[in-house]
Amino acid sequence: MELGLRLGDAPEKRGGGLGLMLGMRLVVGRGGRDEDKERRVEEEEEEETEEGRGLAEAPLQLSLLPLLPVPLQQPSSRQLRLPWTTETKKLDASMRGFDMNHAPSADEGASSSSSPKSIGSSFQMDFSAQRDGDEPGEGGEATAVEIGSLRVSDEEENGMGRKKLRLTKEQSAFLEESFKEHNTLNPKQKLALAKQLNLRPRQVEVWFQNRRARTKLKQTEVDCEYLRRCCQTLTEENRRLQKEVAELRALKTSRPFYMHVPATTLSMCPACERVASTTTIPTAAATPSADHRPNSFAALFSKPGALQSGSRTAPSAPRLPSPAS
DNA sequence: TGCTCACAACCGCTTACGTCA
DNA sequence: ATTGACGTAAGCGGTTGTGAG
Repeated sequence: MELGLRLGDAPEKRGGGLGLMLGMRLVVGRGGRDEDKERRVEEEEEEETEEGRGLAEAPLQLSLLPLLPVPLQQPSSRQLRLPWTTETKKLDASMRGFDMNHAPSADEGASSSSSPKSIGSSFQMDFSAQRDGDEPGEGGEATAVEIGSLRVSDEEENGMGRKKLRLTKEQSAFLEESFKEHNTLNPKQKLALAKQLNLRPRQVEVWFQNRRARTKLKQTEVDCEYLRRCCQTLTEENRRLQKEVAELRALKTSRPFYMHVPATTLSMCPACERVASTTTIPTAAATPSADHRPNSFAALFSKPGALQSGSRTAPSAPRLPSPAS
């Protein structure tokens, strides 16, 4: 049995005003490893917030690049910014339903649609969960909160059930932008993001983990496709070479004339470093041999744009032995 | 200096749930 | 209305790196 404090999940207004809206709930359970971590982080977060409103009012100064612009599609789009950047941005706010952590309220319309004075804090408002009767001291009866299309009871929230909480498109887009900047987060970034999006740090962490997994999966698919095509091309190449070998063998058995070619007429092919005859050889031997094509394997793997896709800068091309060896 | 332990961060696999055709 | 496929948030166990004793 373990007691722990959780912040952020059932937000309450702290410090008043627009600023930080952190929730607090009591967790009674076995407290898994990750939850331990989360709790520690969140306790740390609480310390930070207690001591002078750390992150919310003094955005982290981390050396991250400015954000790429995202097309604005809805007039109601909210202005978002990464906690560690100064550049604001607007993201699509169309979205199915609403913020899962955000029950629409009268204030919200005002804060999100107008009032340019509070760009930084309006985001906090927008992603703040405003849940009915969820504040401490409001009775404590099992209330339910509207989470997008999903309705989750307090009981479920406290770990009694496993309700899936889908992130809103706004949250996902914001996380996505963050991921573009850095695909891993340090604790401060995690906290800042969590605060910004009004998510638990653990949720941010999980999102990044899953996102990395998705990236990796996609890259694996790309690599697979790349290797498949390489295999295909090599198979064809091999078939051609086998055919040439067969033809040359046939030629050799029928007319082993080149055995009598004077040594002075032989020269080294610079491409494959094999001895080649300068004598005009009729039929098959006269055709440009694959051996004398300038490094066909290298050409294969250096084909411009060959299977180069995805987010990776360069595909992990297999190192093949040189054809000369 | 090497060893052990605790801890944090991450990953891979999996489950559970929401969405959509 | 039902169902199966798919996407994804989250849980869990294992691995690895690091610092303290």
